[in-house]
Amino acid sequence: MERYNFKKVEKKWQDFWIKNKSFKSQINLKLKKFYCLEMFPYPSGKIHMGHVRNYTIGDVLSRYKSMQGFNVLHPMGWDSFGMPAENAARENNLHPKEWTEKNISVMKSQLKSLGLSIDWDREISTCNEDYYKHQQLFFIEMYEKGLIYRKENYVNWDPIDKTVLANEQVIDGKGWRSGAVVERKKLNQWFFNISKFSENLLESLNSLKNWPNKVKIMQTNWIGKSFGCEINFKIDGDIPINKIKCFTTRPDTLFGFSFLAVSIDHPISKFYEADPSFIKFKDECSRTGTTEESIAQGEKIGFKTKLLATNPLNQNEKVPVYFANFVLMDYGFGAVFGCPGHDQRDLDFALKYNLPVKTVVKPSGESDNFKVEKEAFTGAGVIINSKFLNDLKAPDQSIVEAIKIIEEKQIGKKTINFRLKDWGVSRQRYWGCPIPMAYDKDGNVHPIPKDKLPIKLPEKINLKAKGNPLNYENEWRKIKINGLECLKETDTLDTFVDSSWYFLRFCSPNDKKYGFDYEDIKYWMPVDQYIGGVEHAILHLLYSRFFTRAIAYKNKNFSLSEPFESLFTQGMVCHETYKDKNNNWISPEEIDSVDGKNFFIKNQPDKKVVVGPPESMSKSKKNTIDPAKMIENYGADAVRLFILSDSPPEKDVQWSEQGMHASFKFIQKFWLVNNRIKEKIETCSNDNNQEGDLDLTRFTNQLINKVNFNLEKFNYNVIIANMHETYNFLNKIIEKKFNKKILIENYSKILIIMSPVIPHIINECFDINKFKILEKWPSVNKKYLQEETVSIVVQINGKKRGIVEIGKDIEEETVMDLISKEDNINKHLKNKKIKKFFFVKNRLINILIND
RNA sequence: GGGCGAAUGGCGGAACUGGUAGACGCGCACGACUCAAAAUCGUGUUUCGCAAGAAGUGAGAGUUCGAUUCUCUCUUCGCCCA
Repeated sequence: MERYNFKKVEKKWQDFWIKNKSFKSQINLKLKKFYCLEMFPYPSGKIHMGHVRNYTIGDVLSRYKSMQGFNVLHPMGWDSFGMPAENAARENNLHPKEWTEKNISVMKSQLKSLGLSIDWDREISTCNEDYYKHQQLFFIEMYEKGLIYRKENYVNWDPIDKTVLANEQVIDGKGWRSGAVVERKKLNQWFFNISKFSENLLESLNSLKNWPNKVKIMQTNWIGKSFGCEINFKIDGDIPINKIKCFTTRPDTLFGFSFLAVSIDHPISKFYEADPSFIKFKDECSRTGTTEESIAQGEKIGFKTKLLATNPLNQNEKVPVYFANFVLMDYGFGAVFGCPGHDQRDLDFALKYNLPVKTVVKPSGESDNFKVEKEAFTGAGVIINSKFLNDLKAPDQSIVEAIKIIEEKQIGKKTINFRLKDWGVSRQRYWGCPIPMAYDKDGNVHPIPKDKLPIKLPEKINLKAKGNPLNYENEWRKIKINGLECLKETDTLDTFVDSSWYFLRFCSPNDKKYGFDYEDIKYWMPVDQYIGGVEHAILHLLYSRFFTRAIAYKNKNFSLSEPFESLFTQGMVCHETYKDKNNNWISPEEIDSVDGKNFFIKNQPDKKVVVGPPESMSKSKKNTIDPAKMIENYGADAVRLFILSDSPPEKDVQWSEQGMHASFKFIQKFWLVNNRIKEKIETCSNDNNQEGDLDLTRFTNQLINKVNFNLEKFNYNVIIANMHETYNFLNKIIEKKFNKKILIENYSKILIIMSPVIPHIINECFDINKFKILEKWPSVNKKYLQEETVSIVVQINGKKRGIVEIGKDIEEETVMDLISKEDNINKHLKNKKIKKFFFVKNRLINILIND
């Protein structure tokens, strides 16, 4: 018997699928569609295990759905604009385009070697002119619809990448890609008016029934709707300002007012620009960081003005006005009223500057003498020391009442505030989609006329230039619009724009006129199942939801608002980490072990290696495993099997060489059992009622039932367990005699059940057994799901005392009769009085007795 | 600090609407084959106990005839936001 030759077989079927265009998708109005999409990769060089996991999950689903009779769309493309290409180009003197195309060709062949059921005819690449030209047209259309504007703004400036980052791209005060500490800088930027849809983006989350709750909560927090009111505070002092507007979510604590704090970027700051101590203060603020997080954690500092603000509910009370580092111009109106008793930040500030702390909310049950001292009371309670607001329940009742009074007195009004800000999309980079805008010599903005699109990136470029290389392309920049000499915008679009509509492009990848065809969208959209990493829970998903709305806005042909019907977020692939005694990371390939417990550097047994906890695979920790090598050593089926086997897909999985090996062994073992079955089929008879027939039929139907359930619930690790059970079962039962037809029928169903996970070997099994390739997913014959006898658990006082095999559906009296004859149960019942018993048909009986 | 989630053998993990806890895999042990090893195959493997039996799903309480599953409190860990 020949060992299973995965190299030969996998190549054979991959070629077969390509030659037959097995995964080609076309609109067929008679068939229900299923659009399965995995987040497309950035072509960084070669695929990593995260891709293997992501795409294997999607592939299992796609193959299952198409066998179920759905018309499946399962495309793949490349998120191919972005900075690494530019950096690599600078280092290797290779044009970003060449670098990108080279990577794509490597990664494409690697994906093909995994045997994915992808319709490669729909392949797209965002850096391709055929893609981004449509994006430019969308940009112009959105500009015309008023969804895009330009403004000067403070931006998060990444000093390493020399580009602007969106708030979402600043993580822990650092650039999400470069890791550099982000600076503040004022720049003219293009913005997408995403905040116009804040309410709708938030509200519609409710309709996304098949999204993980976690992701919806993250988006909800990100959009950050808060309900409160704006209040005008009367100001007296040495500058020509008579009021400052604040936003607050706690107007009910207004009697606890003890200072007013404004952002250093607040319009009134212009009156202090000449003041050296204010300049000094501003410097100090920029050093402490400007992100919400660094402000929350860092020291609260203030700059006292000579201004006094009047409490609108108590005209006699006047409090000082400060510039403070913890107030952001972006939020509300860049001014907050300080209530130290009930806000920890305000309390820290008040204690530092010796400002009064007034307690206006007490925990319910406390006396009216309750006083806030070192810790602000922010919980629910009852209002005190607040005249007409006293005794109201805080915060629900008191806020509503406070707003009512504030509106009556005309000192402010109810307001809804969102944390979500407009999306700045300008990037000072070469390798991105050019923004189709131009400026005349007076600086007026002119959209590029549609007939002059696309604006192509210049091919020859000096990437060694500082800042944006496009700034130096004087010839390229020139354009004539309506007879006016103009210069093109040199900023390019954030690459998150590219990925905000690629799922639409996959529906019409070859449409020359427009980004998509409405008929295609109508059939294929929305994506039925979107699969990707949870790290995109906010950025990419929110942008895509916005972009879809932006296209639908003022567009009667396009009614879609939610692009992704169901979302599945898979966990990361982890691996143990290794370090030598000098704390240098060591890759798994460099180490060796004799006993599997103690590790040392290969061929150097004296150099011990310390094993660290499993962490997500990353180049910096050197704990990556190269999928290409695994496919080379074990075959695609084994790799697919392993990546699914050890953990549920939504959780992190730990890569283990032993587990990989076990999956490889499974493939080999399955091949052997298949050959035994093949011989059996050749020799078995056509007589009915052979000894193995019923067991096999039952097993098959139960298997289909289990796998259906586990597929629908994404319990893919359990499916692998089911496949192992199947092997164990087949390996035992094959000794028995079968009716030929029954054996073929059941075994081919079993093969189909296994085919989504390990398609190559299963196709080969079909082939060598000369089975007609069944493309239909088998259905369950419920008749075979239940055995004729069932095991009934007998509990006495809730403790398991025995199991009896009895006929199905037997009623309680008969069961009592039967079990009273069982010795081991009888002995517990002897001389005891039965008080009561509980009977669950076909499951259990619990007898309560007196002790 | 807030939100969300998790905690089950030596390890990864199963367990339908509350009804036999530990499926399946790894590891380990023993056995077969072999001069030997690897590979392969077979048997066993929650803990304590020779056994009968007892205990057992992070800790503690509660609901229930019955809780890994539901409720409350706590501990630890993870993720997200601050």
